[in-house]
Amino acid sequence: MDQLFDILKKNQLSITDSRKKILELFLNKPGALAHADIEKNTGEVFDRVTVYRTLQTFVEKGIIHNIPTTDNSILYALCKQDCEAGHHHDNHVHFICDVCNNTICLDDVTIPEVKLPRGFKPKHAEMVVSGVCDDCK
Amino acid sequence: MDQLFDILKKNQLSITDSRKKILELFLNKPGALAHADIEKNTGEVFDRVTVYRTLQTFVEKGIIHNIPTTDNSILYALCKQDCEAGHHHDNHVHFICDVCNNTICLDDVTIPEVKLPRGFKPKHAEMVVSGVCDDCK
DNA sequence: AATATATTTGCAACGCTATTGCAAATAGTT
DNA sequence: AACTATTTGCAATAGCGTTGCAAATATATT
Repeated sequence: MDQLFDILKKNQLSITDSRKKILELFLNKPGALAHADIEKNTGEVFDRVTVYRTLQTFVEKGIIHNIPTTDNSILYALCKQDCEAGHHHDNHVHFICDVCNNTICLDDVTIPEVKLPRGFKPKHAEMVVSGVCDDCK
Repeated sequence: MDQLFDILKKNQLSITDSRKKILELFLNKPGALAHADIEKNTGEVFDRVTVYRTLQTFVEKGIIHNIPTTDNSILYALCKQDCEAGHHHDNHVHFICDVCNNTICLDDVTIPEVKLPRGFKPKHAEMVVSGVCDDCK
């Protein structure tokens, strides 16, 4: 279980209870976590503010990335590929299950290139597919 | 300019000042509008609540759809293809310009199909590409 | 055109989410 | 063990979005 320490050390973050606990949540769940999920699992131990700040530093360091949503909530997921600080390259498709409402990172499904109209220069792409996941069907 | 009336009539919505004004905003701007944008252009005329409710009914009726974002804001854009109430088929790519920060519907760029892992059944897909748009380069 | 009915609007209040400053607590360093 | 830097928790604050209800407006009816 030093994967946890490794990740924090590698990113020059001091080892604190909240960071350990929150990072553990991500390591144990393959899918994405909504902010509410995280708070539900830590809210009685840590302050809300701490959760916000921890997630913020994780994103800045490139440990987690956030997933675009249509409702105005924020989803976070572990960056499987090594992301540098500030430079995420999470070019995989995200899947939201309409039944269980979980969001899953399809790490093996790469976002396809698309031909854009003349003059448009792409830099980054996000793709979210919704439907029914493997567990629910 | 009865396109405006047509749209409202077709969706069995009564013609009111706020609906006319907000729908006009969408018709005049090809790209997407953030909630903040809309409120900025109407805030002094209509109440905040009215803006929320108007957008809500427009989405329900299938006049506009919302675009997923990574920050927790909501972007709305006109449905170019005819969408039925509740059933949006806005299967085109959205482009967010990093420079001017506008979001543009690339109506001619269709979201490509992707091969999902065994067991996953796709129903809907969203794709957002960011970079530099035609006007800014 | 005037009235009646249904819908929509604005106001006020509320709840929830997210952020900030600062002092206390904790982690890493010597 | 003591020092320094970082992190945490508390309190306060700001912003976003929603709800109930009465007033205003739109459509339907006569």
